[in-house]
Amino acid sequence: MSPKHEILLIEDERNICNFIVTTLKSNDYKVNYALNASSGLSLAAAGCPDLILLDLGLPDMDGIDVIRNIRNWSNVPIIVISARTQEKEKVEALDAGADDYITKPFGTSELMARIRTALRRSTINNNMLLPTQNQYVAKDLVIDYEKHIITIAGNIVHFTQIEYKILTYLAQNAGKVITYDSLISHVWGPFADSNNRILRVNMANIRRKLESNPADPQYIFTEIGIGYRMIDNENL
Amino acid sequence: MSPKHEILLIEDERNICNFIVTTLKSNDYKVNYALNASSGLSLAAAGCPDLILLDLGLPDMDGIDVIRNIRNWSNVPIIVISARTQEKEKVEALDAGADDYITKPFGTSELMARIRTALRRSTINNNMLLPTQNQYVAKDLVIDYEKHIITIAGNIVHFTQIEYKILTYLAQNAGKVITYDSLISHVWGPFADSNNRILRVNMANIRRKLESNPADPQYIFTEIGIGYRMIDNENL
DNA sequence: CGTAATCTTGACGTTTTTTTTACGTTCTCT
DNA sequence: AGAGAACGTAAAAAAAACGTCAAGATTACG
Repeated sequence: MSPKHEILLIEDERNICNFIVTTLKSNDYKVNYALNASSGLSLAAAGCPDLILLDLGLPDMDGIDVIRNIRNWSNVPIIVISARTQEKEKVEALDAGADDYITKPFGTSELMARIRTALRRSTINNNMLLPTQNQYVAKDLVIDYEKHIITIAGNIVHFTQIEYKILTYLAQNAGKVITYDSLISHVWGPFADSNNRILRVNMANIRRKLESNPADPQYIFTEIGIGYRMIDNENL
Repeated sequence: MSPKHEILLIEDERNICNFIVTTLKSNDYKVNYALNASSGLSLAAAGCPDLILLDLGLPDMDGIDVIRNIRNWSNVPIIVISARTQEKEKVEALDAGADDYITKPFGTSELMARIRTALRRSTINNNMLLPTQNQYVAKDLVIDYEKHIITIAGNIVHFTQIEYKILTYLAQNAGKVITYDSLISHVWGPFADSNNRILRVNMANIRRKLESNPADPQYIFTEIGIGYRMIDNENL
């Protein structure tokens, strides 16, 4: 179950470079490295790595420009390596599109943790963004976003406009608690009264159509004082 | 793979000072020391150490003021060294921004463990500020800050608003002692009654849901007279 | 123009949470 | 060992949050 992700390291200091390459290899990553920015960019374009570790203090090019260059054609996660004296550059790097940063000197465990996190985030995004989910399925409920149709156990059930908005917003964030406020501002706009009475009435109506026993919901759960949570989509 | 972190010790008793310096050096730390508060502050500013060990009973300045002074310009972890008779000062020190405390007399292994923990936390925090950690994981417990969901051994467990606030605050400061006062003012606001009766009731309820044996907690420990401490996040 | 559907508001009973109260247990220090 | 403080726990009281019903207001549409 080893990841075998491919990592590209762009680092000009020989010692640090060797250290990181060794660490990564012993953690079962495939590693490539470049000792300056220009060859790093070539390798990035050629190899399509799963993650890039980039030192900001390269001799031949400004690190920020390297990030911008990469971001022109790829969303590969970039973790920036910076010295303690480069506080300002760190912020610029993140603004330019870096995903995370790590400050020299750093420990191996910290480095590995950051890499794991970045990779996890990116694989999730890759799988979520491209084949956009156009259906929500859970138990007897199917929401077809394209056709704008909701069926329960095969039967088409009609929901009003507002009910549909609430339902789809919860469905598209299935498994997540959605606060009353965010739900209200999503449905009624940002200037709506943040009192949730209307929401309560609508939720009662939704549940009357959706749940066989509204008092013991199977699809939408109340997190008292916070908001609502819909059960996870079974399609994922 | 030795860290080579730099530690500053501020301690007026010669014997203890020598003992600690020797211990730290033999554990591969770079050590600096001061025998009074004012020279300690100068060294702290000049040397930018990775961690400060501060005795509370200094002759020339109140230890609390030393902490406040440092916290004005640095987040360097501070571990306070206190005598058993300085219970009140310990709490004040933690509220003033100290990260942990150790009571004289102490053993080397205890000291080293606390230093390791504090250093690890600080390097992580330094780098994590922007891309915030979105999960806490320890043993069977997972707190998903984004989804606002807590699972124990895979099962979703419901916590009330207040319980959730307490739990997440402790989790986000995992490994660190959180005083009753700071916990209360974080949950109930700065003007809340600083009596911790309500906190005790809530903690009992949290533990009933969280711990298999609430009388022998695995996740949240009581530091009698001071506050609570949650076990370290395993994700970092 | 009128009817039906939808949306909003107010009222009220129920459930859940929060706080208070009370008391037993553990810990600390003399 | 024992007194006093700190802590944990249970149960009751108070407060808040939620779900539901019904009536009024608005909109959609024939």
